Amino acid sequence: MVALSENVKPCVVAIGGPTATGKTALSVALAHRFHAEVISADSMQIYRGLDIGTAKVTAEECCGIPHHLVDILDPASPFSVADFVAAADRCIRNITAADRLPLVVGGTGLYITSLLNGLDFAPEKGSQDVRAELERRAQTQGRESLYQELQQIDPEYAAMVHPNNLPRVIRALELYQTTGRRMSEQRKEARKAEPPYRSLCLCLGYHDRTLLYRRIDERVDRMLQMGILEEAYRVYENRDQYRTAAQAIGYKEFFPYFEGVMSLEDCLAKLKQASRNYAKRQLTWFRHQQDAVWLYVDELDGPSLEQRAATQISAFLQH
RNA sequence: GGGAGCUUUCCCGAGUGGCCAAUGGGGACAGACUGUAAAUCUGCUGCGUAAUGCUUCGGUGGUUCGAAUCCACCAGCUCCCA
Repeated sequence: MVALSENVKPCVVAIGGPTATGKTALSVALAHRFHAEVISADSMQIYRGLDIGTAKVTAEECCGIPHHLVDILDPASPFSVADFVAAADRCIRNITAADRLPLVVGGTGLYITSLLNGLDFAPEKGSQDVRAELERRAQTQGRESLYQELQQIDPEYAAMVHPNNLPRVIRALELYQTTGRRMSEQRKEARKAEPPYRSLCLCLGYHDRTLLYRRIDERVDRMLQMGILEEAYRVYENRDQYRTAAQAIGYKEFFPYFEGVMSLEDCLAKLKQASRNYAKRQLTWFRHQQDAVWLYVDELDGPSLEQRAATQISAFLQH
């Protein structure tokens, strides 16, 4: 019975890993090989007009491979994990129905994990008003007071959130106020869901981290040559509307330059630093992704990266 | 040639006789993460399993019960006068 339902599940291949490991190039090559379509799992590439800073696939790089969930939103529109899981699930069903392989590619670990585990998010949308009110309270009464309230209503979740992590505290309170449900309950219920897909998760990494960091630095230099400044300035001008985009690495680092309080050189250094720190965080995330198969970019002897990935995917599809 | 100042742990930078392995920040490393996630947050950082333990604050020597902190000389850097 289990086997039967397993057969019905769509197959999904995901490619994760930190920035600048070559996920894009690899995914296009693999897509050709396996008749796949790419679903982007990237919280920033979803927005139109953020191209250079997000290292978005260019038309040439695509080579005709369809890329879903890229350029589908105006930078002023909000977007969330829940939106992503819903949208990506739709893509997966369509692609599977068309007898092609869905290839989920991106660096947003939360998106990939949530999708592959089939997390059930609360059906209610977040409430902007409630959140704003909670933020105001944090300002006036201090974040401790919010945390104390969380301890009252949901001690279990409060125990796993650090009092300083205000956004998490606020979200938990918001959930309770808008739905009456506790975050600890929500987590348990969401996790109960059986994975909706048969999935293989490949993660790209480097044995030698300094190599990764060097690649990141070089890529930032390239972005500058490609004109990231203009893009960043557009984000800067619209930073009040572009709430998510304004916090993307690659834009906010230039704000001090636009304000005339920091040199371009210093901002560039900050940007490189932020990118490296981000890569580190991604590494931490994907390292704890269950069942991930790691492929090392700097493993030079033996079969090529693409070949190694292809071998994994073939084996996965055989079953 | 003469004078003044500086030299601290990976970096910046506090520390001016014991409470100093040495505030703080950055980096590095490790970690968390269920609706803004490229966000947000946490831990850790001389050696040692540990100890009233060992080795550190440019170098060498001294003063002192005790020095990163005081003195002398040496080296390097900065500045001022020639």
